[in-house]
Amino acid sequence: MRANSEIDPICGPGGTRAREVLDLVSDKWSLYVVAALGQGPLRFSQARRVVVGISQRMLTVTLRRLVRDGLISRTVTPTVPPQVTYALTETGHSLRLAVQPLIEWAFTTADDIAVARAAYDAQAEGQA
Amino acid sequence: MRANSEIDPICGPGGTRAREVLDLVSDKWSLYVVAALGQGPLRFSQARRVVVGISQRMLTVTLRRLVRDGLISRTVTPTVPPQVTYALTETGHSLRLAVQPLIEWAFTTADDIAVARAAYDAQAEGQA
DNA sequence: CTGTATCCGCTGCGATACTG
DNA sequence: CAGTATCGCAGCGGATACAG
Repeated sequence: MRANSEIDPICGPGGTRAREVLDLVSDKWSLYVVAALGQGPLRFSQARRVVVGISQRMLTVTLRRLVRDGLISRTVTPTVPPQVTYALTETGHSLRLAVQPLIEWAFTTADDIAVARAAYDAQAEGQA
Repeated sequence: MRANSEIDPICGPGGTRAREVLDLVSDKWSLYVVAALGQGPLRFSQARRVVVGISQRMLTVTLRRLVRDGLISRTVTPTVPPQVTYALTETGHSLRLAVQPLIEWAFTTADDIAVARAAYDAQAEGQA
């Protein structure tokens, strides 16, 4: 049963923080960076190549945010030239695991969604 | 633009479409709407109450996009006043299942992340 | 190599008002 | 009740230039 006063479990009491965390996922690049690091530690320039399409700025911003949230670690090797390595923390790894089903879903469902979109657009076109 | 087919599983060959699908998830509200509908069909005004904080405009936009992608169905009952009911399709339900681990992760990890953030900010403050 | 800083266009989104 | 239309601002994010 669902009363009018019932609230979304995601947004419910105690769920505010969870919501903030989910907002982290809603960042377009966060998931990609985490997925990229899931294969092993990466240096800045490597990550830039692996996460295709990301700008330097967004990589910096995304990495810092993930470090701040304790999802990835940042290790500086004081050599010349300097070398910075990013790696998933344990928490970050748990995120990767939690996200894995979603990734797979995206792959297996991509076709269906493309079809649905085409059908919808075609119909919309017809009655426009 | 993206001629580079790299190691990244998300962006790899054939992954372009999956990426578009994942972008769907990166919409802040989509997940919440799907989660809300996961408990059963909702009418427009109900959804608006359940998904706390969403504006009418964003609810409309989000719903339509989800309908377009075949994740939810839109059923109009021609009564007065008119009545529109939204429900998860089978595909939409599969998304909900795929997202479930992520939701749970968000809940269980929210505290850790809050702590990590506080620590990071405190340290940043110190060396500012 | 690994960033930081600035400018700035584009769009996401809320607020508001109106329709069927 | 269930939307659509329009305006306006804030912030994302790309391009570029500079620094350690």
